[in-house]
Amino acid sequence: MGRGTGIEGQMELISSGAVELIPSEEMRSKLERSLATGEPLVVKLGVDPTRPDLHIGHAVPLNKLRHFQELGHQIVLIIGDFTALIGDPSEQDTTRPVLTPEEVESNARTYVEQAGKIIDTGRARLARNSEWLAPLRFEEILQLTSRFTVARILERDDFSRRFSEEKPLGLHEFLYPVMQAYDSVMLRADVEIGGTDQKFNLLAGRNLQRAMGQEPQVVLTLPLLEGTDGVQKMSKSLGNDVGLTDPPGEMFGKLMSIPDGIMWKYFALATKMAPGEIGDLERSVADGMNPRDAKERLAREVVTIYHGPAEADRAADEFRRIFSMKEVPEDAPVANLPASKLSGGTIWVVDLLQSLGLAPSKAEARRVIEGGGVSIDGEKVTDTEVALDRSAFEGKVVRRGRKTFVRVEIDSDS
RNA sequence: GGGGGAGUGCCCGAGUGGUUAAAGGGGGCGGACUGUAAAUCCGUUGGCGCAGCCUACGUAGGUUCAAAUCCUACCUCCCCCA
Repeated sequence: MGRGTGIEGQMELISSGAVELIPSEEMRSKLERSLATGEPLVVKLGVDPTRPDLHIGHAVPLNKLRHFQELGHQIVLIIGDFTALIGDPSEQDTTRPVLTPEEVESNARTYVEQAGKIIDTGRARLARNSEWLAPLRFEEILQLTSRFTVARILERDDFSRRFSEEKPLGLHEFLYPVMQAYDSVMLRADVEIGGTDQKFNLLAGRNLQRAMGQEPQVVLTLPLLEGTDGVQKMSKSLGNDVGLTDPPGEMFGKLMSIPDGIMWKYFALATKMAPGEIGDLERSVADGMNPRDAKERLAREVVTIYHGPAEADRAADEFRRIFSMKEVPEDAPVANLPASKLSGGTIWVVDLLQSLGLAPSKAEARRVIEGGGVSIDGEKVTDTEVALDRSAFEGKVVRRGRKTFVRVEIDSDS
């Protein structure tokens, strides 16, 4: 690809997977101008460095950023370090600890590192919004805020909802859209990308730019990716996420477990495949191809992004062996059992499961055994009372349920 | 500032003195079936080496042989009035 791509081609790639492009005519005219002058567009994505655990949902806007990069435009990743130090209003969770600058720093590094697997961070511009937000004087803040009206701010869905529900709504929270908008002004952004939940903030950027005499940015919103349950928004706390740093096997497995119906959304938002290619695959499935095979392709594509093709192949093979042929996995994660847990060279099964982290409590361990969910090297454990000799499990694979297994090593120290 | 209502297990929600670790549903977990999909069915769902004991119905006290259920104070949320 590159700068040679025509306007229509650019528009097609840019709008693929997007929910809204506001307004698309402006997108087109900006592209035309860029093509004529050779001046790349400035495309902005703001990221929130408040959490270290990134998942493939966070990667969705990065993929869109990559499209712009492929088209030769200047992409900018804004690390919202200033914002993070204060807290984000769209996160309505209960009190959460205020992050220290060190934590924000470390999260930001993680983010950029992970982002590097999707975009070319070498060619991207990285900036922190504390650069221009921290030095603002109160007087300047007043000037900025005077560009917004309360009525307008209250248009934001979650604000108006919280207001009408009489939930607390801090005055400072009104300033987040302002800050984000100011980022766009400082960058003279042509385009800003974000999830549909960011629409208001993105539009605030347009308004502030216009108020300050700049050409307003185009706003591009992307769908929020549901988690592996296919229903709720992906999030670590709901346990339905596919983490960017998940080991290949786990990542592969999680992707194979998503409902068929949501597979195409994953293809569009979480892989680097071209829209046309995805369409072909979807037609094949409609014509009778086993959806399972399409999903395997999905899992491979995603694992390849984060771990490379060799690991993706390995994960696919392992997956087939374990789940299709029901063999004992080869590369099960190792769990250490402290030797002190053994008495007379044996250990109670229930205790073993708990010690290996396969059950949070002894009661749970019993239940799972009674339910027929535990096996050692493929042999089902049925008795909850047996004391096992170390030879019965040392170096072997203990499995709990279909998806969880560990290889036992006995840890001699202590 | 005044008046009224509500806080139950991961979530929703029954329960108004004992037989309640607490109905029912959702979700989770385990099993069957399968493609680690969907749908369906079955089991299970506080902890403890567990025929027993401990913890639990907003928080802290109190009444009682006995409390999620009654009383007091406090906290939080909701509704009406100012």
